[in-house]
Parts: sequence; structure tokens; C-alpha cells
Amino acid sequence: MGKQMADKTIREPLSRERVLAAAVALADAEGVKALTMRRLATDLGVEAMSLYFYVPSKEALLDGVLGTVFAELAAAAPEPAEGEWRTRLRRRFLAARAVMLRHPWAPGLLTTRGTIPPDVFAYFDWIVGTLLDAGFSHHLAHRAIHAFGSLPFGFAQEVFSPAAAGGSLDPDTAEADLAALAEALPHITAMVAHEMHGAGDPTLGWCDSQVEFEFTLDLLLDGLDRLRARR
Amino acid sequence: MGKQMADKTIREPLSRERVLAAAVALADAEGVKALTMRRLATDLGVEAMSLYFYVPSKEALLDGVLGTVFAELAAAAPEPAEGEWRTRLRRRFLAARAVMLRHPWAPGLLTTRGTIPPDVFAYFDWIVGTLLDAGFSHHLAHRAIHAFGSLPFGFAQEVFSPAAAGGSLDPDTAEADLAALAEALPHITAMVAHEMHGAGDPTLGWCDSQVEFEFTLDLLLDGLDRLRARR
DNA sequence: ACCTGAACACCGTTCAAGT
DNA sequence: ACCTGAACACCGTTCAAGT
Repeated sequence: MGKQMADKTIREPLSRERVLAAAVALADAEGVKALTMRRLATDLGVEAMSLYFYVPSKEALLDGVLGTVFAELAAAAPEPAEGEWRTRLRRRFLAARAVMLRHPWAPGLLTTRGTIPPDVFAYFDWIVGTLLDAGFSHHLAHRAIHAFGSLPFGFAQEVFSPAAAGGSLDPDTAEADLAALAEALPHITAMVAHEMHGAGDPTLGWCDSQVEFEFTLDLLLDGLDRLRARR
Repeated sequence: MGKQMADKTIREPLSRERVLAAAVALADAEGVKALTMRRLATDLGVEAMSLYFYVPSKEALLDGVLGTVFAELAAAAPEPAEGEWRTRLRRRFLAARAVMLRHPWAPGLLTTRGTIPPDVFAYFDWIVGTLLDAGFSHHLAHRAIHAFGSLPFGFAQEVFSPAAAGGSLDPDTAEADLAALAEALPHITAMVAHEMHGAGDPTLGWCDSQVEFEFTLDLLLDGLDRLRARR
């Protein structure tokens, strides 16, 4: 996929933007682990050391990559500025989620690197402003920011994804494995059984992360709204 | 700190447990980035290749490291099995937080690696069981698990930590910088100003993450309790 | 069974050199 | 100004060899 980029028929001049865009594309296609200076260079039809002309180091490259993702996030939210505060926040968080789904590696990279892209501050300032407009005290707005966690970025750090859970079930021993699983984890097994309405394989597809994202978001918004009204 | 470990005066035989314990200690002391096969080996007073006798690969080493952290988490929660469901969950989540504070690198490692330590499943089964006992439907228990996010592990993925925010303020230009900041981020600046009761430097210490962790946790527990009662 | 030494492929990065 | 080649220090890992 990135191979055609090495095509030198035209070879327009490199630029920081092109480097970062290629880096994002590479991470999207093959994961952030494949994003290496040498590999990125060959994708761009250039030698590895040329990249250092546009990026001081790999760490800076990663920061730049995160920066472009959040620029994308800012661009994806045209901000109608109309409607209730809850729907405004909701709309924007869901827009962020759409962006993150295109860059599944971004959350992990964000938590790994300590740095925060500059656009994020403006984003949070908008969130705080929206809360204050809605009658939140500064104190409650502060609490709300923390409570939101990573929801403003469109991802809930759910560690218990079904993909990571029962990913490797040997078809031969699956039945015995499931029986052992039911014994070791009775409550989870019962819960999964209840939640699987309709036919579907047991390991995948019983979680609709979109629905659950919105549930969590609404749960928090409801709770905050209740605290806001109570004073 | 790990240097003394290279002392070969006694040199009791290596073992998988010792290797993993040394790896955790190294990550605690110098971060997960310093945890390299070669460095870990010298800490243990041994050659790098010897580690492969106890661990098949570095990826497996990292998984093992996560495993020991979560074993620690399981051991830290003696589970009195008494009290209301909310206090039981609260107690356990806060115990998890105490463990994670000792291993600040663990959350990032957990999200980076796709794998989930086996102990985690039993842990979540206990959570689900506690919810079901309290009268939660299977459906709501499922939603709750997702809503909790990474709170059961004792960390909220708060991206907006003040440390990462204003970490590098040049003392010479701090005043001008703060003025520019106030213009660019008016709402956040106002919020910080309101939240800083008492004297303290502007960049640090205005967030008490313990308090905010508990606030978020209670907010979720309250919301879930309300949904539970409503049927 | 447990540990080592040399070697391989792959990193990020420096530096002098090309155009 | 932009790009390259060779080189350095550092990875994870293999493999034959030591005890």
C-alpha cells in the first residue's frame, strides 16, 4: 500500500507535512510498530537520513504524528455552537471517536508519550467554556474534565475488549475450553450468554462499542447535569 | 539501585520469578524504556542470552511483567465480602490504584500490548458477580463493565495531567507566557485561577488525582445505582 | 540443565561528503 | 538547500559451543 509512494516518476519535494502524512498512513496501514525511520524513508522514496532534515528526531516525529491526528480531530468538528451543552459535547466527542477509529494506534501512542499536542489545549478550553456557559461552577467543570477521562478523544480505555479476551480458541478443544471457562468465570459466562441475543460466534461481536461508548458518555453527562442543577 | 543485584557473592540460581521481579524493579526505577534484555541481564549478573532460558522472548517478558503486577493487585485485595456492593467495588478499585501508583508504567504497557493477564479475567468475574448480587441485570452489568473503563485497574486515562501541560515554563518569560496562555485559553486559565485556593505554583499541584479518581468513581457508581433501582 | 561468545539483522543517529 | 553513504552504538535473537 505504501509501496507505490516510492514511485519516483514525479517526486515532488519533501516537506514536513508530507513526512508526517506518510507516517500517519504507514501507522494506519501496518501499525505504529512498523513506523520506523528507515521504513518511512523508503515509503517516501528517500534515504533514512533525509528525514532528519524535516524532523529533528524520531520522538519529534511521533509528536508530529499525534499533532496531525489532533488537527484532523479539530477539523472534523465544525462546531455549530447551537443546542444544549450536552448535545454539543456529545456531538464533538463522537466526532473525535470517528477520527480515532481511523487511527486505532493513536490512543496508545498518546498514553505512551507524555507529550500533549498543542491543539488539545484549545480543545479542552472549548469544553470548559461550554460547561461554564451551561452554568457549571469552575470547580465542577474541573471535576468534569477529569471525569471525562479520554472520552473527549473518542476512546474509552476499555481493557476488556472481547477481541483480546477469547481471541485464540482452538476449534478442536473449543467445547472443553468453554466448559472450563464457564467454571472458572461463572458470572462472566452467564453475562455473555444473556447478552448474545441471536446467533453469533461466542468470542466476537457481542459488544457494540459504539453503543457502549454512548452509554458511558450519557451516564457521565447525566450525573454531571444532576450535580450542576443541585445548587 | 539495581546495580547491587549484579553482586555475585551468593548468586542464587535464576528463575522465571526472579527474572520477572527484577524486570518490575527495573521498570519501577528507570521506566519501561530502560527495560531491555541486555540491561536486565546485567542487573541479574548474567549474560543477556541466559534470560531466554526462562522467557521465550521479550514480548513474553513484558506479558509476564504485567502478570506479576496484576498478581500483586489480586493479593492486595483481601476481599472482606461484606458491605454494600458500592463500597466493595470502591474498596477494590482503590486498592488497585495503590498498586498502580507503585508501577506508573503499567497502564501504558497494558494499553500498548494487546494481551490481558489471566488474573484479570477472574477479577472481572468478581466484579460482575458483585453487580449481579446487587440486583443488576446481566445487561446493565455488561454496560457497567464498559463504563468503568480502566477504573478497576486503578487508573483513569486522564490525558490532561498538569505535569504534561505546563511542564516547561521558562522562568524568564513565565509572566509573558502566562499572559499569552490566558488569552489563548481563557476558560482554562479562569478555572485554574478559581481552583488554586491557597498559595502554590501555577503549574503543579492544583489537581489532587486521588480526590478526582474517587469523584469519577462515585459519579459512575451513583449513575449505575440509579439505573439499577429504576426497574 | 544452565550459561556463554560470537554473530546476524535491525534500530536511531552522527558526520563528512556530495550536488 | 537538500540529500546521501559509511559508520557507530544499541537493540532482540539464533546458534553452536562450553560446563
